[in-house]
Amino acid sequence: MSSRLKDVAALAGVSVRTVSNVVSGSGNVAEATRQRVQQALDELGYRPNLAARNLRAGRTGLIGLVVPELYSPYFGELASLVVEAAQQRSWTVIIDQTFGDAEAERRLLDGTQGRLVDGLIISPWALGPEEVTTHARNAPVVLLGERPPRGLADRVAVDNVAAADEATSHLLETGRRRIAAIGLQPHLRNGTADQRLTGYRNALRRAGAVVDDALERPVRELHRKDGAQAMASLLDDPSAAPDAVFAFTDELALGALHVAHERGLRVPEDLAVVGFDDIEDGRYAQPPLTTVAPDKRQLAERALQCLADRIYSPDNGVPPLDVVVPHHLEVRTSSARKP
Amino acid sequence: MSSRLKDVAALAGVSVRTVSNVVSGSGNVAEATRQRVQQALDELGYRPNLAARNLRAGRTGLIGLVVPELYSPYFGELASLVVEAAQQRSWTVIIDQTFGDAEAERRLLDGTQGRLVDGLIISPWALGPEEVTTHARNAPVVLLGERPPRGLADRVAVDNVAAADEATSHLLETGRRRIAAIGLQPHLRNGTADQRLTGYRNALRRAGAVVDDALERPVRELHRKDGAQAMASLLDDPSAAPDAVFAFTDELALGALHVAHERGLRVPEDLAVVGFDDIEDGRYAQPPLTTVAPDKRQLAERALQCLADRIYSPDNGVPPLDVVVPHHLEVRTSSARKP
DNA sequence: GGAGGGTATTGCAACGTTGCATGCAACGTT
DNA sequence: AACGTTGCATGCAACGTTGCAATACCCTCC
Repeated sequence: MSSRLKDVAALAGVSVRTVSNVVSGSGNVAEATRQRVQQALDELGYRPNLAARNLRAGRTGLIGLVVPELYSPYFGELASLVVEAAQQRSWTVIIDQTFGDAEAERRLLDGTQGRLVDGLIISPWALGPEEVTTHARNAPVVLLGERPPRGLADRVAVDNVAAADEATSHLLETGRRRIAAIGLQPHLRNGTADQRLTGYRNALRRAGAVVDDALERPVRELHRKDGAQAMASLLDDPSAAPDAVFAFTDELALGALHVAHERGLRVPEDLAVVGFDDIEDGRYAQPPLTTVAPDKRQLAERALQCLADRIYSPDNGVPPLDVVVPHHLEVRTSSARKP
Repeated sequence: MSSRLKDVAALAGVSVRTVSNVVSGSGNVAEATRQRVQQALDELGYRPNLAARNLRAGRTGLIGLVVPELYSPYFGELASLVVEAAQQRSWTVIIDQTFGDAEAERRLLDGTQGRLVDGLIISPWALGPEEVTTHARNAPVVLLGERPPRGLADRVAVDNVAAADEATSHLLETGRRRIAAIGLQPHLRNGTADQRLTGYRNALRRAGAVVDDALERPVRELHRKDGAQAMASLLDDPSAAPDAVFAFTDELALGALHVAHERGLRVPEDLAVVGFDDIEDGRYAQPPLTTVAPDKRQLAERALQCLADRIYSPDNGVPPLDVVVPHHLEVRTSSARKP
């Protein structure tokens, strides 16, 4: 069924080595020979066996991308960009989903299943960064969107504190004072929510606005349903009475938007909403959603850059990098100035 | 840096073969030896080299999933399910994006880059099914959502004609007569849009309703922006004047919904909208979107089942299967009965 | 006590590829 | 004419793993 270098060599009447040279384009091969071999290659439909090549080379050309879930728009978009950027480096991406399960994250980092990938990009949820770096045994690891204790692993992310601060400040500037935060995740070791909460509080304090426990709402996951639940609980709580919501992800924001509509609240007149991630749905929401837009393309690109550096010069002693990727506030109708 | 069986064997004072037996759990190993070897394995943090294992076995345990794009919600959800189902079969998934490029689809099917995967699940856009099956040289292929000429390759999909018929009939039942179709793709070889168009026309004809060229709108791609454009052109065309829209994907429907809102049309009062795919966003749209819901989990599961059969019994002469996966119409507010 | 059967362990070879060293022939230079 | 150089082609070995077959050993049974 499948032909080896050996078969091609036999057909072309040359040695295996020569065929290999033709395939790889390396070494010296006479034009006449090259053509003869090429013809044999075409005739047999030769395709290199990558397992063999990888074994020989000690590299697989595969990198792993570990995300909590692929079906959510943010990670879908991100994965798409990583795959695209990896292609340009002739890498192939293996995508794993952990569904936020600590054991799954540990297993993938451990490489318990075996050494298959040359490097790993992971967006951890359940594991704290210390644990992530302890478990990364086999291959270089880049953390995506997580802040590890300095000096443990490369990391690529936006400045969550600053971004959350901007989003909240923007709401303050539009005249809102009781700004709720949706998206706290006290049960996760992942620190992203904490950072966004910090930025949110910073902005409120600086402006002398209300910092109120009743306005800060936890969620289990980051989907629309969680945002919807949080929004409902917020509206049901008389002590909350928000005039704006900063949701820590766009999906949460869209869930919140949904409930606001259901309850007959007008957005942005009665309630302003800002999200985070700039997923495509937000652009087409009713009304279009204001959001913090990380430069996702750069996020993917820089993560791969870090990985490439570690893979191609493993022991050059460069200390772990902390790459901050730019973001901007994408202002749309959902946070229009109060009339 | 990384330890081989050889290293473990040396440390434990046994042969390489015995270590291999311990790792794989096969063969006879005395309990005492097993423990000694296990200790050495742990101490050295042994991880099997999968390239070597794959070379030996002639299989890689990898399957390819080829989709046009990963960032669109439908394919994101689908990819998520495929990855999940593959894990249960101890397969790892490699995801490739073609962005609808014929050359990219051809290259991946050809395996020009080398034989890496044991099988391929492809959702073709640019290539017609004949070409798909001609180019599948290396590994078994399953077509996802495409109808190949009978007898060329396994295929897993919903019954697009029947589903489109149901969606259209539903709109007719709610009292609409001028039902537009958004999503024709005359420039693609992929036949999905054609099938949905057929179902749409069938339903109209059977009900004696209007079949009008002006109501059938092509799109370039299947994103919100394309749906928005098509909707705008529909509303700008006085000869169209639709009272309902059947969009061939939910994303198109969401784009159309967006434009309807912009133009001050009330949905569902002035215009009913039905989509196709049942992506999560549709559930949270304003108003929630009626849609044809394919059983995506089964789509993924059955595709893997086909692949498994071909991989594990390659030459058993079973003719290509045509697996039809169930769907249902998920009725939500966007197509509520006309008041 | 020797034959027979089972258990535990091992060595050899091969999967398909490429790095390295080497061989051979033809060429140009002194 | 002898020499070094270059271009082309080849053979050997190794990457780390596992299938197969062989070996060594111990125990049991007649």
